[in-house]
Amino acid sequence: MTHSEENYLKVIYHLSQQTGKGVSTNAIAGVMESKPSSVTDMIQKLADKGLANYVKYQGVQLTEAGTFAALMIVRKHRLWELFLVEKLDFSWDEVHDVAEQLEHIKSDKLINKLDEFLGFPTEDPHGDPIPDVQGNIASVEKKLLSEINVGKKVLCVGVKDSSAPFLQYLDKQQIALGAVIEVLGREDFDFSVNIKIKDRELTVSNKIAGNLFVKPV
Amino acid sequence: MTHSEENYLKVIYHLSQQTGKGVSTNAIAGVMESKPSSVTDMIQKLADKGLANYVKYQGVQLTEAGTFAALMIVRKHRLWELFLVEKLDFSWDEVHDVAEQLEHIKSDKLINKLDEFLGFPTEDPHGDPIPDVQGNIASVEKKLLSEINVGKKVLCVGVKDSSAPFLQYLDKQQIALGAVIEVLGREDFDFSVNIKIKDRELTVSNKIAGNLFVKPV
DNA sequence: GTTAATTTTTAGTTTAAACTAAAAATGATT
DNA sequence: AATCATTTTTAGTTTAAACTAAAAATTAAC
Repeated sequence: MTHSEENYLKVIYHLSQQTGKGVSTNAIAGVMESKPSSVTDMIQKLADKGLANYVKYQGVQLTEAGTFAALMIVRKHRLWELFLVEKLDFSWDEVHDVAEQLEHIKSDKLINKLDEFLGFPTEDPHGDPIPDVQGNIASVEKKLLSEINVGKKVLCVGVKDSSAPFLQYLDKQQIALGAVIEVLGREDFDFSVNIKIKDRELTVSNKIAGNLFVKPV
Repeated sequence: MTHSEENYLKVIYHLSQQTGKGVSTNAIAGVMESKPSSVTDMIQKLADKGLANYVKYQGVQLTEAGTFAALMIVRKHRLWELFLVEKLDFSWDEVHDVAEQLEHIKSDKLINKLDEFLGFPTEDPHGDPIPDVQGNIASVEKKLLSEINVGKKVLCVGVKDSSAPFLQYLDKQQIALGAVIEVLGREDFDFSVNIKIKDRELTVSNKIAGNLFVKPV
């Protein structure tokens, strides 16, 4: 399995956690900051390998084998993040890029020994559950954008208020499902939130942030 | 810098440690188990990047920048090997493949924190010196094949006896500079050594082994 | 229920890193 | 010094993963 295949599996896994149904080509391209045509190529390849079910124009879903593979990557990512924070004294905002690299190291022995070294933890530094060696994982609650700590990067996964005016607002601000939002800051005065989305910075009110479901990336 | 470029730098560094002069295309291809034409491609690329000096038909030498880059890869490799043995309870023969992957993780902070976590060690589990953050490294003594422990893999780097009969023997057995030799076993009776070289197994006498300089891979 | 907009796919191109096969340069032998 | 063997390079091919541009299918709008 290549690094690229693993990255796709992970992204499809995360996106399908929320939507439930098949994941769209565009959503994947959005998260991976790549082009839809590249995504089509790869999901066809994953389908050929039996890791995903794919019907043209109807998105992808991971097979059991694909889901397990994705869970093992999530497991590695989160164990490495915890290692970096607990043992090497990294701060929580520094771990992601390094863990993105470490998650691709291929060695069952390594990851299981690391798991043991860390005392078989169940949560990573961001509070996300760590899958065990069999792929069992505690279910995660989605959170509201208003509850996310400054500095964190999250995935936009749903809305609490699904009224037209709210959805139109999101549309206008180009805040879409599957978009990555980085929380840059929060005003003490009115709890409005300063965010970065697709390299644009903008401020949303506490009311907006309180109606947007997000999930750690 | 790509994984492949890093692998080439490391191999050229190790080979040039002994030969002193420019490293031959064939020697590199031998160690990397690839083809000379592939090597030519890559060393031209390294030369273009200012990491190596290369004159057609006369081998490569690393520049100062190339040597430093190579030392940083060796540093990472050896620190990870020590981590695996000391902290994760790996045995010495299990660490190499995993360290080969870990050495390519890009993060200065990571490797320096790991160095600190391990207590700024000066030697890896095989007794090889670990370069410090500035690229300083203690010089290594080359060893005789007769002194190498069973199971170890070494690089053929020189001869003690350079007489014609000995060199002819090495030639006939296809034992060349830059070849990788795995020590499979040693007879208690006459201390002859069973080795594996390029997927061939053969036995060499203690006298032969006592005249062949090798270096840990 | 057509037309328009969006999404997705297809077809063909690019880059990195390997390869094979053939040509060129070097070094060794007589 | 000329030939032969070896080493090295060149030229062209392959594969994976991205891309662009254009075509096709789906979804939305009127």
